[in-house]
Amino acid sequence: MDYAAGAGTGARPQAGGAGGPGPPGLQEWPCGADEARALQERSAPLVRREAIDAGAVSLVAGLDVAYSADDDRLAAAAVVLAAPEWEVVDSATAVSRPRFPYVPGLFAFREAPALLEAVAQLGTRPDVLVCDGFGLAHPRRFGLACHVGVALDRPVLGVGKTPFVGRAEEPGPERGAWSPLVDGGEVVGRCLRTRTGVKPVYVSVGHRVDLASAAALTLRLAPRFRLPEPVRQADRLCRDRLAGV
DNA sequence: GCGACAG
DNA sequence: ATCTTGTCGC
Repeated sequence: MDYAAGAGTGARPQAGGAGGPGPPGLQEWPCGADEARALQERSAPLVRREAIDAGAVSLVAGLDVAYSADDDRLAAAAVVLAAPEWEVVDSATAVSRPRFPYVPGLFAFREAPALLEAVAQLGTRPDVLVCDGFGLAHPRRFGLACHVGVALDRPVLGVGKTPFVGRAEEPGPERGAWSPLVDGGEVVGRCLRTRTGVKPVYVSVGHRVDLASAAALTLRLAPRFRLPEPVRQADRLCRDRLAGV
């Protein structure tokens, strides 16, 4: 589960595991922004779109990260929910320090290591994982959800709260209404209304799902609130973890 | 060149 | 992301 295609092009493999410079399972780790962007460009072709039956999905993990206000700690959470009521059946957290500065477009290098660490600690194997962020709706078509999906080689989708790249027309006011998110002439995601009369969310493919499946599942995961339930639960858990709760 | 820019 | 409580509306 390399991040990059063509390992052996000169980048030096890093030791994974807790305390290591890179996240578990990564063969390469960028030293700077330019190297990180190059890594994303090389990795983008690894993303696969696969149709899944959103109605048949029974275990979904939500992933999110929270940052400490007073020190440089960061907490990642992975929470697994079960259909049809989406009750929490498993969860794990990982606390660490950011291994990369925040740069729009390079978000994954900050959050993915801790998220993968949390996922690795789960005692459950979710059918699909949902990231708080984007997948293909990214300048280089390799956002956080793609990083996580390719690293795990599991179905992952991203749900963002604000648009990052692309443009979408305002969807109809009803829950379920949507419009394509278009960037550079291609559809990179979907603007989806999960609650009638409430600001829409932005869904995109991370890995091993297709856009229609990702949107259908997102709608099913958000029967009552704007954000999918797994993401809400993960958001709450990582925040509590930092607060010492 | 300038502004915008996931969390 | 985080600094930040209550309040208005459905």
